[in-house]
Amino acid sequence: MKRTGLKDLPNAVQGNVILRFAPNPNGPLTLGHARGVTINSEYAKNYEGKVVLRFDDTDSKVKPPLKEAYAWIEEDYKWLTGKEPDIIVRASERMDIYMKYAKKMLSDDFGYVCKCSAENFKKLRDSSKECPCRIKDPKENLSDWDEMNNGLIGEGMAVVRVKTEMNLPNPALRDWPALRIQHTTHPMVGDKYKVWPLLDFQSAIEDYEQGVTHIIRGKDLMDSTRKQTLLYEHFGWKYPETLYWGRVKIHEFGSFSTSGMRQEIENEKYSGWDDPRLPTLRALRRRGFDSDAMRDFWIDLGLTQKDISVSLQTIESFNSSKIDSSCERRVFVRNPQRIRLDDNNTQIERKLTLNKHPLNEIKGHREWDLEDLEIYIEARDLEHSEIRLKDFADIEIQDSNGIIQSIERTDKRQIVHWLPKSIAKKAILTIPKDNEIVIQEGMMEDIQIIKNNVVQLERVGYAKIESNDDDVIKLLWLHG
RNA sequence: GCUCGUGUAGUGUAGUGGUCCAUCAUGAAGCCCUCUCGAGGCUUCGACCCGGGUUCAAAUCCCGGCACGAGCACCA
Repeated sequence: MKRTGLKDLPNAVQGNVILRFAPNPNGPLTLGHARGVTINSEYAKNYEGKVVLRFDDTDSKVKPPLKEAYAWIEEDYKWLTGKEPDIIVRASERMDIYMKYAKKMLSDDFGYVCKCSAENFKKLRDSSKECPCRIKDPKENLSDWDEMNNGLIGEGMAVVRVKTEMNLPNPALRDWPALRIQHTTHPMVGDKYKVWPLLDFQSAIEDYEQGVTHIIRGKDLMDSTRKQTLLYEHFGWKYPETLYWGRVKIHEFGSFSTSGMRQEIENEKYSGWDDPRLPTLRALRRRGFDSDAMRDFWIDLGLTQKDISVSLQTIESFNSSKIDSSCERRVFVRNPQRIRLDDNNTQIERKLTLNKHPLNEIKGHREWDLEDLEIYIEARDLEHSEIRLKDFADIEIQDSNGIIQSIERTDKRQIVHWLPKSIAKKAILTIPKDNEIVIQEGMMEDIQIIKNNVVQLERVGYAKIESNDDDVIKLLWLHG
């Protein structure tokens, strides 16, 4: 029996589930983040629980937060889930809480201020030896703590460590660092703090404060779980249920990073965060991807620890099935070739009425005027000498003339899309392809061209109407 | 090197000892229908990493190997 949707969460009580999604606000959300947003919000929905959107902005040096990114992320979250997060917290605004627990850690003697250099400590740690700072009493540690906070100790000169065991089998867990000194200015709170918590500490404390019941995170954070569990034991807290997902790679986008994109945008390699070549949610939204389709895709992948590599095609397939019934049809002729129709003494209608959608899922029609018998056809369709103009007539091509053979369909010849010159308007289709932009010029039927609508260009694919000015329609490629 | 994790068709995914000569989606090939290369319908292709063991019975449990990935940052 095929299960639909996500697996059950372990030890979850209906109505009492709290999850969290914790991005670094150094850029807008990407396709990768979409998995986290979708999985967490979907579980929250299933269990009538809550999602905490938490900004992990405790590093202003290596991954400096971007002031605008907070709002972008909230916007992206809302687009994808259709609702606001239940709770929003910014780590940088909750520093006093983390400081309080850090101090408690020192006064209760399960943490200490370590002044060893990183290299030195690593050496000791790798040979399971305690560092000399470890034996200091709480009083001395608290006075060192004050010096750290007063700025008397420079960056890199001291950290606060959590006491674990130096003979733990996994070296990564031995007396791990919880807070360090950063004198850089934080974009949101300025120079208020000299000491900042590291992710493992901040996240652990905040999960406790928010009453998080289930953590779903990348499996690269498995050691974080173990470190944080040791911290929780010191505090006497129970660690949340934790689930993991593996790494996801989308073929078409290769590997990318938010900071890398930020750099490329500054270098003007990309036009902005919504450049259609980028894997950001705003770029995909701009192109016309449907948020429900995107959620369906991630839910279908589910929650597994396998590292996977999927094709954009799969997402596109989910998207097509979501949007097809609501996309009106329009004709876009690429490399247009002008053909003059010869009525060949047959009686032809000079007005055509076409459905907006072949199955009439969208009511309404398009009226085509064929008065002057001049039409456009794609160059490549001229390779056949006998073709059928879709919804109109069988013709035979002779030079640049199209001789009408029959109004009724008489055989299985190729059906092509075409366009009366009288209703044709110049159009430009922008296609993101292999990290480049390809421009395809053509003629499009100038009927009800509404900005921001996604239409299906018959025999071409789906595209978003980005603008419709006096002389040209601008289209942005979605997918085939 | 140490620690941890994962291995089911091309790509994803279901399956937790028999109901599995293994599910569904996507993909590819082909057919039908529709006056789109779209939608719908149908057919075909195609997988349990390897080797042992436990058991009447293993994709499912155990052990070993192999492969891949991650962590071992005063990043998140």
